Amino acid sequence: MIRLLIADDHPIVRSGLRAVLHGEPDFTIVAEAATAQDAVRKAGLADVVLMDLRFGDGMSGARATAAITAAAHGPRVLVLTTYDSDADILAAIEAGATGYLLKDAPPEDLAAAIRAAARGQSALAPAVAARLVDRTRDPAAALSAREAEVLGLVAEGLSNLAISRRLHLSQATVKSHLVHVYAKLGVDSRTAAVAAATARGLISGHPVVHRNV
Amino acid sequence: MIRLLIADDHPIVRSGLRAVLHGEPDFTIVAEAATAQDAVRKAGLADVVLMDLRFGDGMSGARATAAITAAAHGPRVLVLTTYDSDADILAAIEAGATGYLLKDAPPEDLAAAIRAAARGQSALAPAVAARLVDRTRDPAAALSAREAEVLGLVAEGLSNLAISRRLHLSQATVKSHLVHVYAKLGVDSRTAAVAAATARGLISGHPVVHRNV
DNA sequence: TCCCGGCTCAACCTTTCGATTGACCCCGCC
DNA sequence: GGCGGGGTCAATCGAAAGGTTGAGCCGGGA
Repeated sequence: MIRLLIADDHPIVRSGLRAVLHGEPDFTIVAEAATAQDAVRKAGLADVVLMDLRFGDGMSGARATAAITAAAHGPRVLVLTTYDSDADILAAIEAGATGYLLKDAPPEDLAAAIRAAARGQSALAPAVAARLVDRTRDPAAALSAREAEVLGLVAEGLSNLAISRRLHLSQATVKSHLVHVYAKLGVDSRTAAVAAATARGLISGHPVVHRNV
Repeated sequence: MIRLLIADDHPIVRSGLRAVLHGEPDFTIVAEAATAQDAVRKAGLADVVLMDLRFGDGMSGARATAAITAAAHGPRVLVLTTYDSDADILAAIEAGATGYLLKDAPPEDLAAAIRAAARGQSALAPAVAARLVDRTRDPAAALSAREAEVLGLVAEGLSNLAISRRLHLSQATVKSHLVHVYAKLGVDSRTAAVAAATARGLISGHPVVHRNV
């Protein structure tokens, strides 16, 4: 019997998972969590945690995943989310997720992935797996950590001068990084780079919590 | 008895909605649709359509909504989505949606909104309603159609020259629009404008279907 | 060991962008 | 009819960004 924890902030999704998994005789849902913090708290109860990546409030699913997998003998974490952006995928895998499934997966795949995760086997959605092999096959297209950091600040609207100050660099260095970024992305301006990076999911295109001014 | 059509590309969400709505005696789910096209086809069967805005494939929920509400004596459309960005909200309302609910809404609210929609009454999630009143209270902050159009192209990485050609304008006009955009958003560069607009959901921050190069 | 790649910086030049001023047309509203 | 706002365009100027060349440092892999 595989004990499951459902961590998702949407009641409808939790209901859907309950309904979909109810028919499987070897699954038992031992707890649900509507926040990432709650998921970390209840993780000990389960063998496999079904983890969403984005929660309405502060803590991200990736951080919760890291907290859960850091513990010895902790449960496996199967990420189950809507998004297949590179930034999300990498964050989840680095956080120690055992598998990564998209919410549009058919129920059979979900059950299979849960059983695989329970055995400690990695289970990746085909789209996610494709992204990863692309990345490893052509590492040249991947931005270095520093380049991604600079690009992230560009995406926030900072000028080169502001970025240089933020990172304690000279403007020359910032420009240098950006030249490399442009070359790797095949663009020739900062806004085009941001657009390309957002489209490819290289930067975490979003969690800006917006208050309506 | 209110006849419902569930239009969502995620099997899990459809299961969740079925489960949540099953307990309501005055609801009957007459059909489900996994694509926007399918939703348009089956719309005639229902009194109220629960419509997601983003589908995996081409057609958007907003366009499907427009197609459905364009028909005489068509069903009401209650948008039920994850996103509360201005661009999504406006697109749905302009398309003729009767209500707009977020997927993190509690099931009671969902049932209430469906009954309201069936009666032809508008039902808006509090967060969505707040966005709308903010917009009407301070129309100065809202971008004009042309300004939003220009900003959208800026977000795609086009230069002023490229934008002027795309819209059959002079560069001077493009600059003029951008000056107004910057003033309204309180920024002073194109990338900052894109960041601000994305954060506030003024531009449709994304459905770029990306193939991994 | 040497070489490569990432990270850092400098100087210089060209292009683009942003800011300002001023102008005209058209439409809807008072 | 006047007035305001949106949309269009022009000219100018300074600032920022982009492109190029060149160079030094450091760490890891061949």
